[in-house]
Amino acid sequence: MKMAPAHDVSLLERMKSMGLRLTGQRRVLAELLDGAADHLDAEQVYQRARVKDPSIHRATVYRTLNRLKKLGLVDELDLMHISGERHYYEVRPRTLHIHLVCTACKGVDEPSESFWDELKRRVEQENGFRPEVVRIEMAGTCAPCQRKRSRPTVSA
Amino acid sequence: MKMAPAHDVSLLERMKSMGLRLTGQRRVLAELLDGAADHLDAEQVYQRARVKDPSIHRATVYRTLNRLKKLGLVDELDLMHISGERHYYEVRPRTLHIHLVCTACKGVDEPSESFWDELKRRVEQENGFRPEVVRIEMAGTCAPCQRKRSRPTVSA
DNA sequence: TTCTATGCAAATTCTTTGCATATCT
DNA sequence: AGATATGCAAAGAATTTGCATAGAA
Repeated sequence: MKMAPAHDVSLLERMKSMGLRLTGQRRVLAELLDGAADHLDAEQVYQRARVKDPSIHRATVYRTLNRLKKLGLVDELDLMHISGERHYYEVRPRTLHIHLVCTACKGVDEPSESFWDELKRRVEQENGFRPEVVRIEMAGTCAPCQRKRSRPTVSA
Repeated sequence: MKMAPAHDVSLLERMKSMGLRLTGQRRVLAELLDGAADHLDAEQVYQRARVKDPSIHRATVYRTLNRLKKLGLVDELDLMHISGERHYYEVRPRTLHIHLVCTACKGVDEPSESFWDELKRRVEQENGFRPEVVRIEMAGTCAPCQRKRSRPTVSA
């Protein structure tokens, strides 16, 4: 359930190289997003940021996330609205990755995936579409939950 | 840019068979969603429904969409927030389909895709995850926009 | 210094909810 | 009849914006 580091270059570095002004708040947010072990929604980002910088404001979080989103440094996900109605943010991964959202336990797994090249090539050939970002979300049942279900239910 | 009919059975039929009460409003909404040539957000659904039944209320649209969503008859999409911040609805397709969202023209295409079986099998084998719904969204540049870009720009 | 980001608070936008009435089965 | 859906209006969330000030380049 962990996430691979999205990049060898830190988000902060990437922000810098894109000419973004590196304020204290942005440093906090960048570090936080880069190191997040799971997907965070705006409110969670705000709450975590507040620990490091109590003066940070929600509006700043929203403005920064939007900025990073527009620059393509961060993606906004809905995870198929299976684990809730919220929107989650993650540092844009260097390559395709797949989200496996379990409808039972709401867990999100991210297996490594080697399909990327072929999928991309095919879409390019067959549809003339040149993909830059790919998101695959699959909802279903993860292995542990499958086992739980097949076992006779212990009623509470 | 058209969408293939999602099912041989109409959405209305499916609602009926799931024991949903078929009110006038729901008939309007079902027909509308089933026949939509593109992805609609809640407000668009409401506006179109209003043409057929001026008395229909926004709250009913939201309640119905939520109902259908929970029953798995309809999916809520964000299309990677590339064509806007809104949430779009579509009748759940019988099989995998891919959304190709062009970052230039904001158009959404849906090519047919034969990858489904293999992708599903691999995720099942390699991750023990049993997929029930798959969503693939690719952002990039569609063929016409690629041509436009490679052509010398005519400045306005 | 100059330009941009931030905090704050108010304003928007989107969505949900309580309740009385209407409607479906 | 009995259960559920609807309209309406008001409440709630989530997100954005104007403005004066603080801070980065």
